[in-house]
Amino acid sequence: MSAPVSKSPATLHDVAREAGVSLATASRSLNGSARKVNESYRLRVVEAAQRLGYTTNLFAQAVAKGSTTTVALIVADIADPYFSSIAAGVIDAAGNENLVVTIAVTGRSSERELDTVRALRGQRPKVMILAGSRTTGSPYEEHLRAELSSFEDTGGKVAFISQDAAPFATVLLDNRGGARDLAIALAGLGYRRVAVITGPAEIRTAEERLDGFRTGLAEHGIPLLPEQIIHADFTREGGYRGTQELLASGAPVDLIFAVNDVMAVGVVSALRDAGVVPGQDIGVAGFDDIPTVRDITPALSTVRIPLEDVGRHALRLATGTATDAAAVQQAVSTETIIRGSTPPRDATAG
Amino acid sequence: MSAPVSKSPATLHDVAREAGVSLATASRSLNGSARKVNESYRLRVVEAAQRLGYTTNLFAQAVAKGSTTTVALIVADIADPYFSSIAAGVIDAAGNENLVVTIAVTGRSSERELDTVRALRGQRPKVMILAGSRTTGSPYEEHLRAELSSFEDTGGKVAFISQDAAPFATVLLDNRGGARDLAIALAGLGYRRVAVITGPAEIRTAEERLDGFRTGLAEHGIPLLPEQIIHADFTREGGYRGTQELLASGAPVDLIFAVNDVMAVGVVSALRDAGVVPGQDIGVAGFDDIPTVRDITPALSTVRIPLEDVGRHALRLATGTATDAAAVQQAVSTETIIRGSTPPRDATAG
DNA sequence: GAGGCGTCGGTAAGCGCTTTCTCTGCTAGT
DNA sequence: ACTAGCAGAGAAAGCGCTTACCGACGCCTC
Repeated sequence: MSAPVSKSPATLHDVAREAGVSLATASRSLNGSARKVNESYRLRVVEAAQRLGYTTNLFAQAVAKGSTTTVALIVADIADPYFSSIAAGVIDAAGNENLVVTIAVTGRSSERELDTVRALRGQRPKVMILAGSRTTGSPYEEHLRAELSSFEDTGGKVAFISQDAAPFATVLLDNRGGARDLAIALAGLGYRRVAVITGPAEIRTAEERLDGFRTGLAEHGIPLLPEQIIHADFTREGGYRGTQELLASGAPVDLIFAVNDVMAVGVVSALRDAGVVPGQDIGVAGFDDIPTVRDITPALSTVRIPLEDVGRHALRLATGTATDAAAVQQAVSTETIIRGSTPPRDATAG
Repeated sequence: MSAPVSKSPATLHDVAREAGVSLATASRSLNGSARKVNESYRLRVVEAAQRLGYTTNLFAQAVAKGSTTTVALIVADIADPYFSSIAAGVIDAAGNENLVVTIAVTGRSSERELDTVRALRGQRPKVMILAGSRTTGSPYEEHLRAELSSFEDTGGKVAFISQDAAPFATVLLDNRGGARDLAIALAGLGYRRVAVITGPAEIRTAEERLDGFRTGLAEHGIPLLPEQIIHADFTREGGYRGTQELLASGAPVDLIFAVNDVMAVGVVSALRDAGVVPGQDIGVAGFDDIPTVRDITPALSTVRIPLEDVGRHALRLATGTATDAAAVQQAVSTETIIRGSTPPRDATAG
């Protein structure tokens, strides 16, 4: 109860002195060790620690042990529900293994991603989890891999989320398959004149989803022409503006697929602002199943990714606590969710 | 370019040897120091470091310096947009000061909050930011304060977000004033039969908002009777169930105020599921202005809190980089936002 | 009953850094 | 020309912790 009003935290040394034992004994009693300590000693130490309000200095411990309990998570934008859900999963799983999670944000810039990785290496984390989509053709991508390889060479573990990033462990999202299934389901509902609002061409997640969607449509003989594809930012604003662009083009459309939910939310908003009733006039579908989309009107059809699980998987994969310990990849399956934004369409349309 | 394939990261020692200088010189050249180093030496060191892929071991540095560059942020649920927006602000501001943010989650349990604080002390963070609402009457609250006081006694800084938590620095949210203004605005729109769905009674944020709302109504002579107040979880589900309960009671209502947006989203959903048209039949308002609420239908009236700014303020307050350096409190102002969920009501109602 | 062995405290040598202090080699002042 | 003074490199003592290693002690075995 009495606050020890020293000017710096109690050290193990203080505890040892207070308990009248050696430093080694104190260390062994407080911070798990293979060696046994006489119960009466242990008790004395624990009580002394209690009394002094001692908490192990994790940094010093890390230095001495040469290994840390830190997990570094790198996301594009923590306020984006996609990433915050993943983060929740990572943090949850980390808690189970007594790991501390530090989060860094890249703002979707490959350059900052690289800088971030470099900076985070200074923390000597046990694991680094990269949650953002991979990009193609970025000059930084190669440096990033080099940096990460060197990180693994020096004892770290890396896990990616989304695209296969061999030789690194990856939680694979079935972007292609999910989008394909969605396309098939939507075609089955009668949609024929389809437009896609996708992200920047170098974002692989966007490309894969677009590609899968195209494949699914093709199975129903529905073409997807270049002019029906609009590239925009991977954000709500991107979806909004892409939709404006689409509407302005005057192309006849009965369905807009946005490659992620955040964009789809922008689509719905843009449609409504343009006096088009989403769902009724034009169907809208997204991808990810972020929590928001069941609450907007109409509720969005989408492809469900169990985001929190993805985060958990990523951590387990990296720490080797995955069910299949040797696995270096783990695919999570997706599920098509049809909601009000894509009601059945009269098949005679188009 | 050539990856150093040692089994553990290069140390400063390695760099010094490679550059042919002493450890001290290497340290001084790489990690800022008051002392000057001959430019030619500095260059040699920097190049050697480059060649070896050296990055400072931040932990070791922290141990040696006796101070860290870590900020610990404690939130109830990182997947909740309220907290993830705040987190984004904290991370942003931290980046500017070269601080690393680690995030821990309490799941709204006071007990876990206390445990978390204890555990995080092991990281000897420079700053701890507690973002969750304070509670009243929790036996843990007192222990928490003791723990935090002792943390400050040993050189740490603490910042709270929401309620005044003297003697700790606090970013004050004007819950009462914001709710009052909202009530006045809504009364002005003609709402008269009001129900409130609030959180558990011990959550101070919920109580303050309820109280402020009541005050605002009173100014228009509108009463708020106990049976018009429903307590529920501070989550979307809580809002949903609270609304069901309200509807089941058969009380005549033209407006539901949920004390936060997440709950309000649940309210809207519950209304719709019950065949009531939100906005048209019953107005709905929330509090926080999380990004989601402008995208749901109808867009929610709410009280805007600049959440990212709140995060930034909290960090600056704690690090002493706030505009007013000596400040220990910073109030952020709120703004009433009226959207489609509360259209003007015929004043003859009720 | 002596040697072997297993326990378990304590001593001290690190871990990778920073920082004080020492010491050398200058420049500059008289 | 000689010393005071200063700059700046390097040696070494930490920071708070872990963990070989050492040695005292008690127990078992033959």
